[in-house]
Amino acid sequence: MPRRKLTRDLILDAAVRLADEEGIQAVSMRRLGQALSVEAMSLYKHVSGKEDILDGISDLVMLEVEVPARDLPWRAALRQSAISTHHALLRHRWASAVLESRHNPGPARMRYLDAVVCILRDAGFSLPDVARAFMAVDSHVYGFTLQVLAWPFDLRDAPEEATAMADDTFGDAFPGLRAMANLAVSGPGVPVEFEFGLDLLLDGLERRLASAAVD
Amino acid sequence: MPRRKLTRDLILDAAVRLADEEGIQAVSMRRLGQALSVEAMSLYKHVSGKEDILDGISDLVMLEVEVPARDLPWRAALRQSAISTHHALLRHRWASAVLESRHNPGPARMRYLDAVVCILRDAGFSLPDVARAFMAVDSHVYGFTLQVLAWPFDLRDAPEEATAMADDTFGDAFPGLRAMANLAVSGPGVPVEFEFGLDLLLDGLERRLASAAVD
DNA sequence: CACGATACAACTACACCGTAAGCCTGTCAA
DNA sequence: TTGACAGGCTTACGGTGTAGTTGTATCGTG
Repeated sequence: MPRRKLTRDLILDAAVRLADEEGIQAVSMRRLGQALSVEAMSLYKHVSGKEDILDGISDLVMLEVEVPARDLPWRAALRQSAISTHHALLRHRWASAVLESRHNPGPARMRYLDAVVCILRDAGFSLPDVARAFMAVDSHVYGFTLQVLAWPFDLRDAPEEATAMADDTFGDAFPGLRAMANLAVSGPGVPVEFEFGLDLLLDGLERRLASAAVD
Repeated sequence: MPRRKLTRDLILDAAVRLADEEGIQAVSMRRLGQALSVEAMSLYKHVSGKEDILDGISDLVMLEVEVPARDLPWRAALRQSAISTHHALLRHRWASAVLESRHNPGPARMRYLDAVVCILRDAGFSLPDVARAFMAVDSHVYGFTLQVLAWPFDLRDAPEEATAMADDTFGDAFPGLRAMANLAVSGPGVPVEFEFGLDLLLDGLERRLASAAVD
């Protein structure tokens, strides 16, 4: 019987799988140990505690996002990496909430942040503008993803739920919301593309860069 | 000795105060009962459970944001209400995380959403564009606020912490981040204004509305 | 004023959580 | 063979949310 079974990586992988399948609230030390056929306390030999596990799985998710390519034009690089982050966060529905609760970024996130900063500096943005641009784009990534994940139903394939909501929840008291819900029903889904707000931001940044270059 | 002490409103007020003062993790049924000089289980006569309390206090926070004024131009109304939401979320540092974990919006949030939708429709946006615009702006509000709150130190008055971070945490491995941290030290604070990204979005929406009106 | 109805706080108990401390055992080098 | 030790196991403590039950203060009515 092999004794060397448990490693930190095995634990983190199991935690990610468990969170993906049953939600982040299912990731408890006992439940995790059970998934690894091990007692909860055994995990502590490889991991300093639950916080450590949360740090670890957040960073695993950040490892999935493509670091913006430095040879692309800044706009394309930023756009691609923002979309990549969005998709990674959608793949792991628990990740945005966990990431925002970590007060110190892990190595994968740092690598990503550093790459973005370098790209924007190379593009000609002033340092203060780099900070502003980064915050604006990243706010969109996290804010948009969180909102989409908070929706009570999947808008892609639940027109009947939207109908019910339009009629029941919104009475005549909320005409605007009712109209929106009906739109969701009529069309092929509410057109809330991630890229819409992203391109609004990138347009604005491009314009700002152009006008600053003139000075 | 008066018997009628507890009401739902009293409980929610106490919960908000407790969360403001000691953080959202301090809001447990026992701790909350203690704050109200009552046993934990007594709360269940006025509240259906902890989820109900979280719903309640989220909505109390949303009640603090100014509903966008319908007589203002759409841009000013949207800008004002976004800033108002940002400030409400900063006043209650726990609120953004709790709000994003609620799957069904409360009445105060509904009133707010409805007002935004009406304003955008009246301004001439198509229904799909109303959805897009709203998502973009709200994503910025929540995303930005969450990011600011997740920072490990208060950027307004902690240059020495930024220095330490610039030297220690970021070695030579992260030149971009190091530059950013040094910027934070040199200046009067990192210039990450909430309004920067917001105005980028509003500019883009204004332009889109203008070009659509031409058609 | 008296008394039954009712409302509501308190209590007990249960199943979970994270983790500190100590034990026990399989593995491997000497 | 023996000893050290890495690493999984057990127990225990103090916390969590809450279901179910019990006791009691207050109020409406006769």
